[in-house]
Amino acid sequence: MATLDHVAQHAGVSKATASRALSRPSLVSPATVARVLDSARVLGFVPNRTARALAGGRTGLVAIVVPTLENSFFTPIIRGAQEQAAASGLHLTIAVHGLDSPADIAAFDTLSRQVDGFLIAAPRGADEVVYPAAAGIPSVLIDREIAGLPSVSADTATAFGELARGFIDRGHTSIAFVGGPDRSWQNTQRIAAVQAAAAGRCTLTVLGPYPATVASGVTATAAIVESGATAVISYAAAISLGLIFGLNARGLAVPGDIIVSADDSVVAALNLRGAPSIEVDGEELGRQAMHRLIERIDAPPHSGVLPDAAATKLPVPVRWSPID
Amino acid sequence: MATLDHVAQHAGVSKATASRALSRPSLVSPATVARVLDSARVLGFVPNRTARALAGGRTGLVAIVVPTLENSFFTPIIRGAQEQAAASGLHLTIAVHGLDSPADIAAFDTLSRQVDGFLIAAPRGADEVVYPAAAGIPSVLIDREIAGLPSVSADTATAFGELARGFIDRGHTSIAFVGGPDRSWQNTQRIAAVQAAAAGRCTLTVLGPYPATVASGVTATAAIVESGATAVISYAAAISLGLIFGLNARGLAVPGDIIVSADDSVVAALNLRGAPSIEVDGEELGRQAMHRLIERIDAPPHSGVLPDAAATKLPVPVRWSPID
DNA sequence: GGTTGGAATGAAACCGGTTGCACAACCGGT
DNA sequence: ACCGGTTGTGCAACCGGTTTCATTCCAACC
Repeated sequence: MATLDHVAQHAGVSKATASRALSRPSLVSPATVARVLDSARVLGFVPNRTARALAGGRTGLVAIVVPTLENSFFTPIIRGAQEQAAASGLHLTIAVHGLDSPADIAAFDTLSRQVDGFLIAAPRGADEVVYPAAAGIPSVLIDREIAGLPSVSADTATAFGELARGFIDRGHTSIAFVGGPDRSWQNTQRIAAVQAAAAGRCTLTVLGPYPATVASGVTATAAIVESGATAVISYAAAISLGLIFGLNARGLAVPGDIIVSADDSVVAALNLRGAPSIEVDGEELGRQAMHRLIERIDAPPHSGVLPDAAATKLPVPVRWSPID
Repeated sequence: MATLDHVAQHAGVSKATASRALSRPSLVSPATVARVLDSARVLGFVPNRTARALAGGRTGLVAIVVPTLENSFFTPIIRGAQEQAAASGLHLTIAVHGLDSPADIAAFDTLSRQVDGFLIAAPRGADEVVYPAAAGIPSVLIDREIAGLPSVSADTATAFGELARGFIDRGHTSIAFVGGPDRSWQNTQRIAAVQAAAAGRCTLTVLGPYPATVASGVTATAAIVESGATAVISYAAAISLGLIFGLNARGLAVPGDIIVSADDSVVAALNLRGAPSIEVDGEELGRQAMHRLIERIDAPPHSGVLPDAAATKLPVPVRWSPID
């Protein structure tokens, strides 16, 4: 296995020069750079990341914390983040936990010694827990906002408000909202948005909390029917799926007898003409978050540039016309 | 940040002794070990993994290659593998690709310099591609067998054969199999098993290939109905979901008018009494595979112990009675 | 009582890069 | 011809551990 020493020797320069030629070519004369690069190629040199990490203080590893892999909401985010990380030569490792228990925090702390930064999708962790964790190492929050920390979120709340208003405008007088985990930040935002839209104009039944599974959608069906709602807003793709199945099983046509909003993917998959859909671009979320994280990591410490605790919001389009 | 030097100084021993006390206590007197451990605790010492990796030749990182995160088949596997890796103090990174294109192989090779081993779930890659890759670094195949390489697979083929026989025994004379990706190893096995069970006893319609999505289940519905099959075997949970929805949409009750086999999770979620289900324990798959991998990694090189290219098969139970 | 062998420990090399500092060569300006 | 200032390069220290080898000490053995 070729090392930097071999390359340097082959190129007839010192190890230091070889190193610079490879990692900061501007410091070395063009001719020398060419020679070193050539030797590296000939010898099949691949820099040892571990050594580089030890010397350079960077591990080349970033982590993303997600509460679960089972929820299809997170997988595109991971894909986008990984793609963006790879573009910068970084590896992405995935830690699966909610950052909301002492054990989770311990895992986070341990991992934080071994990565350059974190992407944190922790909808359930309390602010007081997430903040200190994220503040101690370059981090970007995903789909969650905490004052003083950078974040990238999908503006689902606005989309949900729009859905509610749309339903009302179309004559519905009783709508139901199937809510997610109790302490989820996004869930709180969404409920607020839907409530604001409904206030004084229509009956709103808020159901939940339900985990984001097909099974809970099926379970929720009973409560929906009982509520008398004619339009349903659900917070997760899997739940919509379960709802639709459950309603069908009771002989109710969707969206004929009762309208269920769903993710774009579900509407497209089931070919649900007439159901409104929302579309969260998870990949873009992941990419942008990773981009922000890399900026933070690369920023010289105390550079006094921008603290960049901005909360980016990605628009979430709502589609009312059927998909063709 | 406390380093080994600090600990050694605090404990009044040399760095070498401190290192040994922490990583191989049997080489040091019990009294000294206690003193070092105490100092480490007092100083809040956390060993630097990077340095340890550089000196020890191990990165403490293992990777799992999966073709996609969207298919719910892989997520429990990842969870199990990660759990098992964590138990050995290893980190798991996830590489998402099929190991079936030049770019994928390049990614694999690059990553292989930075991890201690691979878990490979590459159903589609050709033997001639996967073999050399896996042979060059400690690896364990998941849900795929190649002669000469260790593997852990779910014995889905047997379960599928059993399903086919069960349907036939129950009087079905025309069954359909909804197949997965064309070149998938498991798919080939499953088709063979189903065909063997059906041979001469019943009409078998093999459909596909279909990607493992709800949408393709819906799409497949037309072909199912056309085939006249009264029982359907589908290879993925998402497809079953789509099938059931699609059949319902056409006014066919499941499992009343037509029986669809599905994963345990789907049957449970939709409360499908009377439909047979199979249950793949993905977590166990991941755990066992990781266990095997760690054994390989820890085995001294050329130890001449067991080459251990065994192909482990995990049983996949088939359930015919409804779930209560 | 002198020799032998094992246990406990320390000094220093080593893993493979990065980087601060010193130095030489070369630049245009006066 | 002399000088301050780049530019290009090499030496050696350094990152934080692990491991080889030598050394010391002491109990056991002939």
